[in-house]
Amino acid sequence: MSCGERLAIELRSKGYRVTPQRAVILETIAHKNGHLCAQDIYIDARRKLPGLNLATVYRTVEVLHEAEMVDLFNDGSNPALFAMRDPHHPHGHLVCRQCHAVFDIDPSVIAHVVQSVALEKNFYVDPNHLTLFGICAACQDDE
Amino acid sequence: MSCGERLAIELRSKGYRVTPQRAVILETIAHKNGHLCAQDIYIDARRKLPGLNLATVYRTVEVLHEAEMVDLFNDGSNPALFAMRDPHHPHGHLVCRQCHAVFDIDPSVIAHVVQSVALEKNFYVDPNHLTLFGICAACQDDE
DNA sequence: GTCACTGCAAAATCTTTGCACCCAT
DNA sequence: ATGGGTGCAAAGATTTTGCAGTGAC
Repeated sequence: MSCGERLAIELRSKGYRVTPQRAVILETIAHKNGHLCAQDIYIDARRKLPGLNLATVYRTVEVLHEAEMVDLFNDGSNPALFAMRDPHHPHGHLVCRQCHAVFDIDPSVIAHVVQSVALEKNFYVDPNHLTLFGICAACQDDE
Repeated sequence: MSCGERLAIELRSKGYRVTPQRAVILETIAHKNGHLCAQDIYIDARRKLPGLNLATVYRTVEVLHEAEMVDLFNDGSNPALFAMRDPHHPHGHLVCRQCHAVFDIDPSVIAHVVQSVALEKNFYVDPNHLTLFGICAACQDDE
């Protein structure tokens, strides 16, 4: 069974209809490890499904996010970005405000943040694609 | 000396020109403790400076952000929000993805995050208006 | 067969830009 | 006086919505 089929089955098992559009968009997001905006998904998915509409991409990612299969976030400027959620390997981003480079945050640091906020405020911080802004090492040296 | 004058002087001391528009916008953001979008600032500042243009608001907040006097961030959906930076009392936000309520993060938790990321990645996390997303206590109980 | 989903087109929302004039320095 | 700042208008970018037809279940 292919990766795309598995995802489609997961989506159906959560009570959502699986249309060709949803299957292709899901596969597109899953296939790219990176983080895509609606346009990126649209351009890529259209190659497999030429009639696809951009509005459908927006409606689909909203559904996939509701189904907790896709995370949506942004890197400090539009457009919004989308990526597969990987519950077994949550990760976070450090975005440099100067050079806009993106680095990964160590899972242990994320776990600690999640835990301390939970203890203090009883607020569950979503560890998936948690994003922090600041200045990277290289840009710090430049000043 | 009023608060607005002090801010204007600070802006000038950083090498930026202080125009009536900039002074009024600065005062507007400083006066409201909350977090405003460009429209909010525009509507409010226009009462003191009727000819003010929305494009000027956008250009001004960009300048004020460059001058490190105003933070810009978003609450997970557009539009972008702006708020005065208070270097002596950095604070963060917890935004509930379900009910969209916003809670404050304790400065000690922020300090810890800043420190652990600095140690691990040599990346300086900006402690001002650091924003995390998740599910608040009330919404957790609802499920 | 039913009802959710889609394509299309249009609009709504948010933000940026070019240009001529103005004003803080 | 000069160069940066502003208003205006227009465009650009992103996202949402109404509606009629289609297809997953």
